[in-house]
Amino acid sequence: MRMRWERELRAEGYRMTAARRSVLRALAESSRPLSVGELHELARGHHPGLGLVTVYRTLEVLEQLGLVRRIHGDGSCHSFIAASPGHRHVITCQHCARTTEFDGDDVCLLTDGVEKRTGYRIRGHWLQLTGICPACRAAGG
Amino acid sequence: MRMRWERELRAEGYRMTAARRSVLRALAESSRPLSVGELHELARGHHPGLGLVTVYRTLEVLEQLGLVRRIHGDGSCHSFIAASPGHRHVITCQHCARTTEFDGDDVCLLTDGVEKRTGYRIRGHWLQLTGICPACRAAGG
DNA sequence: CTGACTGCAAATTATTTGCATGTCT
DNA sequence: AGACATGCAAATAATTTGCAGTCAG
Repeated sequence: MRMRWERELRAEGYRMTAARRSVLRALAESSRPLSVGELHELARGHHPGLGLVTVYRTLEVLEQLGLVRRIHGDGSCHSFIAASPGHRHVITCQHCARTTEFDGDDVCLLTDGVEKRTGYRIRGHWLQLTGICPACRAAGG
Repeated sequence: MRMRWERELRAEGYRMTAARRSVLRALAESSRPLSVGELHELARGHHPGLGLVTVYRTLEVLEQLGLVRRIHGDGSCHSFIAASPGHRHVITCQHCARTTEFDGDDVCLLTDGVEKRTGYRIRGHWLQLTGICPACRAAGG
């Protein structure tokens, strides 16, 4: 994953710096969405001098390139998680926050009906699920 | 709609004040999601002395009671629109921001499949569509 | 070398809290 | 009357910007 990111960043003319690498690494290592602050904290573990501002700027680039996905929580939409390529959606565990991607192709089943009923031409969608992940279910969720 | 809101607020022990009425009215009159600032601006038209803080506090109450829905835009999730009762979703026009609710019952079609594929037990979902509304389509969207 | 990147401090913006006063019921 | 609600000002939190020094390519 980090390899792919590095390739894509370079392809767009961005440079690979120690700071960026630390952010990428922290993202790659997390299985749950991270707030900007958390990400800063974690990435600091790999690159102590890292500034908060750089995290903001790195996220901006990554989001632009679609390498990172913004996750909408209850009241906030300020958490990020690594994104794999293609159009996919995520499901987040209510207990442990583990977040998994799934294919979203069959959203069309829905949108077709909604187009007819509302008269809108549908151009995009945002779908996010919450639930209990397999591990937490086993543990008695 | 304002009638229903007033009833529900009273039922929960909240009082009807001029300030609240102005916020409710502004929400009721808008067909597109409003940011806190916009809402303040508009509600001021009905109640000039209205303070921004009161808008925040009113929204908090309304959201709690499910009378208002938080809309997630591109980078922000800080816009609000009146919500009708029941579990519904919204579709927003990319041109004029007009926002319409639609029934979300058939989301189950999706979630069933995802449960099987991911192993998660699905407990909740959050779906938002974007597109072109009938009026904008007619105008050549 | 050179331009992109970084980190700091400061500026800006968004949101929350404390409190004296006003006003629904 | 009494509790809840309001608005102001001040406190916090979140995000952006300006800039001089640093580093990747």
